[in-house]
Amino acid sequence: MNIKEIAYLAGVSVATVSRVINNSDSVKPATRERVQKVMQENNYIPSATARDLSFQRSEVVAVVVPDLKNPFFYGLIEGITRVAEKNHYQVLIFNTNEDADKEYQVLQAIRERNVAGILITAAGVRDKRTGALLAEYQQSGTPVVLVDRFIEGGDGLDTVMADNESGSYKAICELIRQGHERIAIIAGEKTLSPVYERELGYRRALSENGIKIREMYIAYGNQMADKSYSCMKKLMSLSKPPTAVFCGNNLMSLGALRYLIENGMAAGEDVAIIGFDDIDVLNHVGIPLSVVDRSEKEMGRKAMEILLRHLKKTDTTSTHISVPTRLILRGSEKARNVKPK
Amino acid sequence: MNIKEIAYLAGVSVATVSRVINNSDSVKPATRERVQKVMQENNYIPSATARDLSFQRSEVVAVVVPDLKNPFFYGLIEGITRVAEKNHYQVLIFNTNEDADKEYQVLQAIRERNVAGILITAAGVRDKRTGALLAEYQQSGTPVVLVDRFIEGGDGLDTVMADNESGSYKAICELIRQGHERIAIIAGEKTLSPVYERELGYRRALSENGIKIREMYIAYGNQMADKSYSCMKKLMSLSKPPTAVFCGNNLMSLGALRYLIENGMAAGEDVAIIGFDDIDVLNHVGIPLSVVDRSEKEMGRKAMEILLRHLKKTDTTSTHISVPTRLILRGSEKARNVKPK
DNA sequence: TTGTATGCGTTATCAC
DNA sequence: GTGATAACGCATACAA
Repeated sequence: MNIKEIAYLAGVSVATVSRVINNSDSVKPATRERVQKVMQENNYIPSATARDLSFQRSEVVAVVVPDLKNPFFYGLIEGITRVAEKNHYQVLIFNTNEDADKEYQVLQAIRERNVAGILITAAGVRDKRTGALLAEYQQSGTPVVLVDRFIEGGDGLDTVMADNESGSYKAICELIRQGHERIAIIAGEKTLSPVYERELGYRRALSENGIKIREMYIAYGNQMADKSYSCMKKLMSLSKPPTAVFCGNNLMSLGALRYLIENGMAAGEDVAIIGFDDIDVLNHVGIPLSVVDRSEKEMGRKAMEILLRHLKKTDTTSTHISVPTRLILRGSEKARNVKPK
Repeated sequence: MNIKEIAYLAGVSVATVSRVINNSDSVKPATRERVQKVMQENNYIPSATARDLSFQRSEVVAVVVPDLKNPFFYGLIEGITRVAEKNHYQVLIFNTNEDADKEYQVLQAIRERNVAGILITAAGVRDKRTGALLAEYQQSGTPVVLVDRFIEGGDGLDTVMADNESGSYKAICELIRQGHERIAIIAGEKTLSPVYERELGYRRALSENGIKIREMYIAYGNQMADKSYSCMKKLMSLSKPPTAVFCGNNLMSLGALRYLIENGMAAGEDVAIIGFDDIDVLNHVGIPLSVVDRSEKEMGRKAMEILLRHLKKTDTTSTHISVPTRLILRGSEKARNVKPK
């Protein structure tokens, strides 16, 4: 059942049917109703494929994330999806597993399909190809929004980021207030902007409070729990181990917690821990992890809204949104042997 | 840049270019290379939209799930995605939030786009419209695979389910072995097949072991943590509260655990708990929850594989796969005041 | 082995 | 207001 048959049955031309479908232009109410009735009766579904081909643009947005296992990205996707479906957009999801090569392939594959826009938390933040490709998309009229991570060569692109530096800063200041001086950070992959910014906040907080920054207290992992576990191990094996550890993201907090537990220690007792991004499950089971929280759903919503703004009117100005963070204290910022000032 | 321009530049016809793209038929190696070179040089990307329109089928599969927040479903999606991308399929994801109406709308919307197939964990398992629509898809050549849940009117459809009854049975038998007799179950929404099957396993285990089934020990929730929390509260407020509780899914386990913790009780100490579906986070933080585990990734992989089989050769026979479960004991199946037989 | 011509289901530009 | 008809970019039956 296609537009032609409907036209025939309704005794009008395809052009008129098309007008009815897109309730555009002026169609005499009588004919409009007649056409609609025929469409109803025949359970007619217009072909999005044909529409896309003719229109040269689809109502599908591509979402590219580096790690579907990380709940942060699920929250993000939920925010995106919520706004997308309200505006009749569908969401094509791609997982790159933090692999820049795979990401490049994905971005190539997306090209074939005529997506309306791209929302991406990039893996290959320093991959020239990725940056070039995204810029190309943007220039050819397919808007790109960078979410959570900046990318080299992505200067003209819109961004939705968290206020990482300040979030991290707040966390470290709290640790200092709790009396900690030997404060470590388990950061992630250095090249990622959130990682870098969180480290900046860490450094600023220490500096402003007159605490010497010791490089041995800065450990670099890779956004995953396992590597964070190793980092924690290394930190706690120092001759003067830290009394407080700030973890770069949710999964990394878990890795650190795991090390503590396996070694008979407790967060908030033996060592202070503050994480970045909340871990919902822990709240159900009474593990009081203090965290820097940000609203990933909000980030997703904002990102999709920016995209829509570009799609509706060709708004060429690029917008940069920073989503605030807030420190949630639940007790793990303390340690038994450290007294608040 | 389209196929026509490439044809012109390579000095051949569009048909030849098309043949090269789909490396089909016989094309003289020389011309093939020439065409490929031109495509390379011009950075040509074929239009999937046009291909889909001509071919009357796309390489996109729709995945419909009821709750993206539930880690089970993202495990499932990961399994699906993994197989999909290996076969050059892309994945369109829809979240229905357990809302049958929304699900129906989603399924309607999918119709417009020419998806190759549908993988669905249905929300409206008793909604005639849903069943009818899915059957219609199947008949019109768009294969449908039911994952995790049966659906009314979906008899001819392929299925990938877990062995719920047996998983549940094993869990309850273990509780009985641990000496429990007052064993409760927090089930979910009654109409869902996994819920029903898990209850069946529960009943069978009790019966076979000569333990009387008491309806007051059977609580019905709704797959979510909050409702499970209420169920737990009700159960523990009975004059003879259960000494062991079997929870219907991962989120429901969390709700139950939360009740215990808020009331100063511990799983495996004051009350025995066994959950259905593992909760990875708990393993990081040393909370030993015993669970019936199943591989959601495996379920996703199988589901996508079945779909592919249908797409490759029009294999009309419907297949039904049952993924095994296994009981993982970590200690929470015990209770201080209950001694193993 | 290669080319021509038609169809896929819409939208859009003209006319009328 | 409405109707032909040419795109849109590709696949393919049929010719050559």
